[in-house]
Amino acid sequence: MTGAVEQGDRKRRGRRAAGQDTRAALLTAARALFVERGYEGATVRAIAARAGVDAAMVNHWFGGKEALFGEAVLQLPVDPAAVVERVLDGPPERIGERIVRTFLGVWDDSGGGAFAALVRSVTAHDEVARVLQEFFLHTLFARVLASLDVDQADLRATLCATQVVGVGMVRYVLRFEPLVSAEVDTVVAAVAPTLQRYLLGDISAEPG
Amino acid sequence: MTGAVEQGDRKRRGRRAAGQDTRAALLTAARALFVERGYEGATVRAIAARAGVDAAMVNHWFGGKEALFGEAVLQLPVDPAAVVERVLDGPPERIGERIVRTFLGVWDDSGGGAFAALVRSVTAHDEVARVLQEFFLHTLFARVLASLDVDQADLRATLCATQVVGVGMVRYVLRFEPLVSAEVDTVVAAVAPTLQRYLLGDISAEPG
DNA sequence: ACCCGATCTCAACGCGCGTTGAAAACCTTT
DNA sequence: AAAGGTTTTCAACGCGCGTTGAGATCGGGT
Repeated sequence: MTGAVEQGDRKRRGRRAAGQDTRAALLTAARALFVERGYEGATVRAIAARAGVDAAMVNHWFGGKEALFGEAVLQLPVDPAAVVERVLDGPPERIGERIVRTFLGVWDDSGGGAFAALVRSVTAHDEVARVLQEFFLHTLFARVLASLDVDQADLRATLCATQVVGVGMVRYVLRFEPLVSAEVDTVVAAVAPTLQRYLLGDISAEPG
Repeated sequence: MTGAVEQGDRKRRGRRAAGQDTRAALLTAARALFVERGYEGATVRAIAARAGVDAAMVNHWFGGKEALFGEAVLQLPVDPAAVVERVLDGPPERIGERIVRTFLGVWDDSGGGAFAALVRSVTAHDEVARVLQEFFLHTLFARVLASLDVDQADLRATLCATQVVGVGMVRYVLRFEPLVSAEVDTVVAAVAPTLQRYLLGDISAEPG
């Protein structure tokens, strides 16, 4: 019975017990580490360690780090349909406020780390900027603007992007006070009118 | 004469001719590469190659990459005094316009590469964010706001930062159209009123 | 004119990265 | 129960990184 005792915690070689979805575990670990450290900072070894498997599994299941990144990043932490619905649900004259509240609601939760990592990924990896543009402009603001029926929709969308992205940069990445500690209501009061004007107001040279 | 011909282009060992300021050459090369590729992308070998010297010179003159970075980055590519003067030179009711024009004037020149690299450096190196905050808020906007005499100056400064940084992100890093190709006047017309309000207008909850 | 220190190249070190191939352990099929 | 394919760990490779020490070369002080 006792015979030669198995070294219990020593990782045995070969196939593990069934029911362990290594692929999914790697994807989860990769998303978390990409968010924490960005593309270059999230090493294959660290991802595999967090997933509790060997680094070679990344190549076995995805073919390489690049491909794993491709699969992991494209699953954004927000549900586009829900966001659009939340933004459009209410009177048009307060849509700016709802955008700011939704934006802060999504990113404040992670303490800003998620947004910072997204920015890090954008600068390290050109493809991410394309994906973001697709999502931000075409998926989100295109629908919002379609329901508002204004001219220069594309320009208005990018202007909204400047203000929203800017708030994210200063609040989550640069961490300039007092905006980091500012209440949501304070930010809303200041920024919402800007979005309101970009979406529905006059954005051309003001007459006299 | 012909004897043993010296291999002319082969780098000779030992001390070079006098008058070659290796330290300054390294600093210049480092600034250029940090701007082009960010902190992690600017390798010691590449910096030394651009300066035309060996990589070991970085350690000899600065003690390491980190210290070289510290000296190189603190010399920003803009002259604070000139910027402040240019922004303040004119009527207060058009200060928003002057800020946007100055900002685009500084960064449009490099085709956006310099701004993108700055962002890359910020996300790769926490210290840069601190330096930027010092420069942006305390050196620039503190003086601007001091001359305007308004309440909540710190909050107003960070709000301006959100809009200005946001324009830079969308125009230079994310490259969302149509803002990338937009004329300066178009951007000014849309964004200047926002800065005008952040600096001099009402940023609290609007009365009903 | 000599020497000593400052300056510079070269070769190599150790590290961590992404990746690869072989061998071990497990599961499924027959 | 034997066979065969799938999953997994392990060991090692090649690369580029920042850094180091030895030695060659030049310049300035005496």
